[in-house]
Amino acid sequence: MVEDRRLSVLRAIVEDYVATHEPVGSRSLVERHSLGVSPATIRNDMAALEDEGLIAQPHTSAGRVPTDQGYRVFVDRLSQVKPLSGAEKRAIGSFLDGAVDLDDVMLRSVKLLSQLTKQVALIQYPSLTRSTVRHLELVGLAPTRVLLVLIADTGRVEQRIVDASAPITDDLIGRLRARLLERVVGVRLVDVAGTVADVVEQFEALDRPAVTAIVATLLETVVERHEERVMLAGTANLAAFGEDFNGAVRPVLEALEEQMVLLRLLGESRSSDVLSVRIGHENEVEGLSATSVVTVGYSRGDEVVAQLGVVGPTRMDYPGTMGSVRAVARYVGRILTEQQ
Amino acid sequence: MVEDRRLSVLRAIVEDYVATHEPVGSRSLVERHSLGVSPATIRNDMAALEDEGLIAQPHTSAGRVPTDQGYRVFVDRLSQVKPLSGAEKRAIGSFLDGAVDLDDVMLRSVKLLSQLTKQVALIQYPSLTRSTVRHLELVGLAPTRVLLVLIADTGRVEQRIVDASAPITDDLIGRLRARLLERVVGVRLVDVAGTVADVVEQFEALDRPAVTAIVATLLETVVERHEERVMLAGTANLAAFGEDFNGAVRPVLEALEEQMVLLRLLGESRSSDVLSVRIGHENEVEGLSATSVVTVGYSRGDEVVAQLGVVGPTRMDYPGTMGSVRAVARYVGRILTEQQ
DNA sequence: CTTGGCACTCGGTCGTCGGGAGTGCCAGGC
DNA sequence: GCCTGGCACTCCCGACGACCGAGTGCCAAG
Repeated sequence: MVEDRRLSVLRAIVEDYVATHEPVGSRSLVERHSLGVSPATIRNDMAALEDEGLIAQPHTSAGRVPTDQGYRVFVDRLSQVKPLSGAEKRAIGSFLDGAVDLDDVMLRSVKLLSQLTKQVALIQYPSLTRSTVRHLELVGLAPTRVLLVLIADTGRVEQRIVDASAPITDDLIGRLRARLLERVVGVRLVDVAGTVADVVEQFEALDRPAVTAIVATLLETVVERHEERVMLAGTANLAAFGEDFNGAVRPVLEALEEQMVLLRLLGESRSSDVLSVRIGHENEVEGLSATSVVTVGYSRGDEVVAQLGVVGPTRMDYPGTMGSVRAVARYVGRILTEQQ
Repeated sequence: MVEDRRLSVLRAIVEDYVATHEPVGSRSLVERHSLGVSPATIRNDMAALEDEGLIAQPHTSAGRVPTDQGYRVFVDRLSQVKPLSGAEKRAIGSFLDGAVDLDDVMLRSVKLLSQLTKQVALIQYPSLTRSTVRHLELVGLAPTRVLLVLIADTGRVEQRIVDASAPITDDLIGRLRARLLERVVGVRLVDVAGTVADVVEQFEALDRPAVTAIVATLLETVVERHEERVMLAGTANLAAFGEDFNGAVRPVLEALEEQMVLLRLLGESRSSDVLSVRIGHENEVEGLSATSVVTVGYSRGDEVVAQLGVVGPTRMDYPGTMGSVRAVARYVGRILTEQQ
C-alpha cells in the first residue's frame, strides 16, 4: 500500500519532470496530482525513493529528478505504450504512401519518425544477408572495367565497379553473366559464396584473371554487411534538447555521424520485434550517456529484417515515443511486405 | 598610400578576429602586426573603415569586428587561396582512393572535406541530365510489378519499382527490354524522352497498359532531376561554431536538413568551376545569414557536373577553406574522370 | 503512519561597484 | 596634411553581497 504510493510518486515525478524540465518538489507534486496526502508525507516517500537510487536532487534542497534507474522502473512497471491518435495514424499512412523505391521508403519513414517524436530518428536498411538475389547484371564500362549490379528481393540495389586490370570482352561478360545468373538467382545472399565457388574454374585460363576479379567483388558485395546502412533525420531537434544539457550536443552529433555507432545502437537488440528501451548509461556508446534510445525491429513478411528507432534526452516522453516508434515500424513492415 | 594602409588594417582585423574570435582593438593590432604606426592612427583608420561599413563595433567602446561587407572585400582583394600542404594532399589521395562506387566517392569526399575544414561539408551528386544512358534493366518482381534500373555513365544507378496494374509476362519484359535498350543506350538522358516516344505504339494493344506504365516511369526517372541529391557531413562541427553564436545552431541544422535548401546553396553558382564565396546575408537562405558558403564545381572530363563546398561561420579562415574546397573538387574530378 | 510546524540550506537574481579595454577628440609636432 | 600622445568618457564584465523563495529534513503530536 505504502509501496504503491511510492511508485505513484515516482510516476508523478517522472511525468512532471518530463513536462516541465525542472526538478519537482513535494508541494507542486500534491497540487498537480491527487495523491490524497500532504507534502510532508511525500517528502518521506521521496527520501525513500532517493535511498533506492530512483531519484536524486541536483543540489541540496532543490526538487528531485529521476535517475536513469528511476526511468527504468517507470518504463518497466509504471507506463503503458501510448497508441497514436487516429489523425496521427492517417498522417503516417498518407506520408508513407507514394514512396517510389526503397530509399524513398527509408527516407520518408525516418523523417516521419523524427517529426512525430521531435527527436533524432534512425532507420536501418533491411538486411541483405537474409534475403535472396533477384537479379545480377554486368555492364562493360571500359576495356578492363565492369559495373556489377546486384538486386536483392528487398528492392535493395548494390553496385560496384570492378577493375579487373585484364581485358574483358563483351562476349566474356555475356557468358559470365549467364553463368552467374543461373547460379545466384533465388539464392540467399549468405549462400552465394557456396554456389559460385567453382565458376572461375569453368573459364579458360586466359579469362580467369578477369573472372576472378569480378567474382571476388561479387563475394565482397554479398559478404560485407552492406545491409548495415543507417539513415538519420531530425538532428535539428538536438538543439531543442540542448536547452538544458547544452554543450552536450557536440558529442551526440559526433556519435550520430559514425555509422558504426548507429549500428551498435540499433544492433544491440537485433532481430527482435519487441520494443527496446535503453536509458542513459545503459547505452554503451560514449557521448550518449545523457540520452535514451528506443528501438524496435520491423518486418518484411514474418521475418524481422532491421531496426528503427529514436535517440532523445533521457527525460523524454517514453509512452508517446514508444507508441510512435512501434507504429512507424508496423507501417514500414506493411509497406515492405506488400511491395513483395 | 593611406588607402593601402587602411586595407592592411582591414586584413589584420579579419585575420585576428578569425584567430581569436574576439573583437580586436587598435592596441593589440599594432602589437601583433608590424604596421609601423601608432594605435591612434589605427583608430582613425578604423573610424574610416567603419564609415565605409566594412567593420563594426558590437558595443560602443569595444574592439571592431568585420562586417559581411568587410569579409567580402577581404576575400575579393586582400587574400589568396591557400594551397594545401604536401601532407594534406597525400592525405586526400589516400583517403579517396579505394572508393568502391559512386556513393562511396561522394561519402568519402564529403567526410574528408568536413575534416579538412572543420566545417559542414556538402557534395552534390553528378548531374544525370547531362550524362548518357549506359544500361537499362527490367526485372520482373511480381505478376504486375517490374523493377526498372537505369545506369548512367557517371556510375549513377537509379531504380524504380513500377506497378503496372496489368499483367506483365517475362516474354513481354524481354521484348520491351530489348527495344528500350536499342533506343536509349548511349543517348543523353535529356534526349531519352524523344527516342522512346513511339515505343508504346510498337506493342500490341493488349500489352500497352503495362508498357505505358513502364515507359512513363522511365521518363519520370530521366526527367526528375535526380541528380539533385546532396550528401552532408560534419554537422558535429556546428557545435564548435556555437561557442559564440549559440542558439543559432538550430536554424542552421534545420536548413541543412532540407534538401531543397542545400540544392539552392549549391545551385546558385551552377556549372562554374570558379570558387564561389557567399558571405552572411549574401545567402538568401533564411537561417544561414550568420554563415558563409564556399562552393566550387567539379568536373568529369572537361565538363562541370556538380558542385561541392562547405558551410561555416562567417568568421572562417577563407583562404584555407577555399584551398581545401578547391583541392577536394580537383581530386573528385580526377577520380570521376579516370573512372570513365 | 501521517501531518503541521520550523529551522536550515542553497541556488538564482538583482544592484552595486571597480577594473580594464577601447574609443573619440584635440592639440601639438613633423 | 598626416601622425601622435594624452585625456576624458563609455561601457562591458566579473566579483561581491544581500535577499528571496523553494524545498528539504526532522521532530513532536495526532
